[in-house]
Amino acid sequence: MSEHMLQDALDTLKQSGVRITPQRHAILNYLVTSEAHPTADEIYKSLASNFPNMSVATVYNNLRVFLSVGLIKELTYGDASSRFDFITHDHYHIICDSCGDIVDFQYPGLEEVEQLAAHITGFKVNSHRLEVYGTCPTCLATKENIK
Amino acid sequence: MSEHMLQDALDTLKQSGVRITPQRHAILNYLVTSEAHPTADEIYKSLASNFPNMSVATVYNNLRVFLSVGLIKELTYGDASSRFDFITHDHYHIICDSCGDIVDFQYPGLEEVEQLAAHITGFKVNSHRLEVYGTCPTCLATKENIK
DNA sequence: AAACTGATTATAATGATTACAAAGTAATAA
DNA sequence: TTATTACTTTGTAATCATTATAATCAGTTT
Repeated sequence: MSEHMLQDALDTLKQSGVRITPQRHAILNYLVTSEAHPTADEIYKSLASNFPNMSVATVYNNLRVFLSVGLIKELTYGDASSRFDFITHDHYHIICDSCGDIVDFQYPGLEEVEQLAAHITGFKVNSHRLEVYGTCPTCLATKENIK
Repeated sequence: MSEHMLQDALDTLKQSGVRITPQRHAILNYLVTSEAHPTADEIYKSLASNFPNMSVATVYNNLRVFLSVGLIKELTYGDASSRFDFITHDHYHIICDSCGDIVDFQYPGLEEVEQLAAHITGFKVNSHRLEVYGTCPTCLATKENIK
């Protein structure tokens, strides 16, 4: 399952004329198999055992490559560092205000909003970003226990 | 009009037990009257003539105060610095990929999405964030001229 | 094999944001 | 009014993510 996704991603890279290095393979693989939404540093640290000589710059460079090819998405928040998400199906994120956990959920695309925005503002719309914030079940439970 | 909004904001601060200093007054006023969505540094520079001794830290400190009281919103993107937006009515932003310009537009709240997300994930939902990306009319015109 | 292009590495630089300590200012109590 | 207290601002140093740069390396093409 995830092997197929990885293979697809590698094919996309090849078609875009991007050389597939061991580092790129490893970073992509990490993004595909990771359930979480890792930061550049998390990726760097996780691969350190297999690639002791890999530089942080390599991680950033390649994340930018993957971004430009459209394989991954960058998630930004005010405080922390950017997180990166391998793009599979169209899905959105819900983020816990309390512990920062990010969970995926599906929702039919919001073309309606895009169209309205285009109409009102005169922009040519490319994409949109939607995130929901709240408290995750775990934190909810903890809070109740404290009370 | 904007004076009324400023007054409301000052009242809210008072009710929250936050002292109203000249610096806070000025920063709030700048946020209310500004059509744009300024960065902390822009606010700092714009007020430098009236407050030659004001520290950047003061701007950041007070933006955090305003955030916690719920008077303003923080907008974050991958590359640049955070931008801050005085909260008036519920509105969303459309951002130009090419020049970074941010334009407001109204849209009925997406409670539907929030409810669905809550149902699927078990989160207690607080809020959401929606942004649309595209190319603004000005940049569109420029591109066509270049072609 | 030589030359070329692109990738990685190591490290320095940048830039936004935060932390911290000292000094200032308003509010409150004695 | 004076003393005390709590909150603010200021200035500067520190932090941390990200980017730039130059040197080295690897794969590909001629």
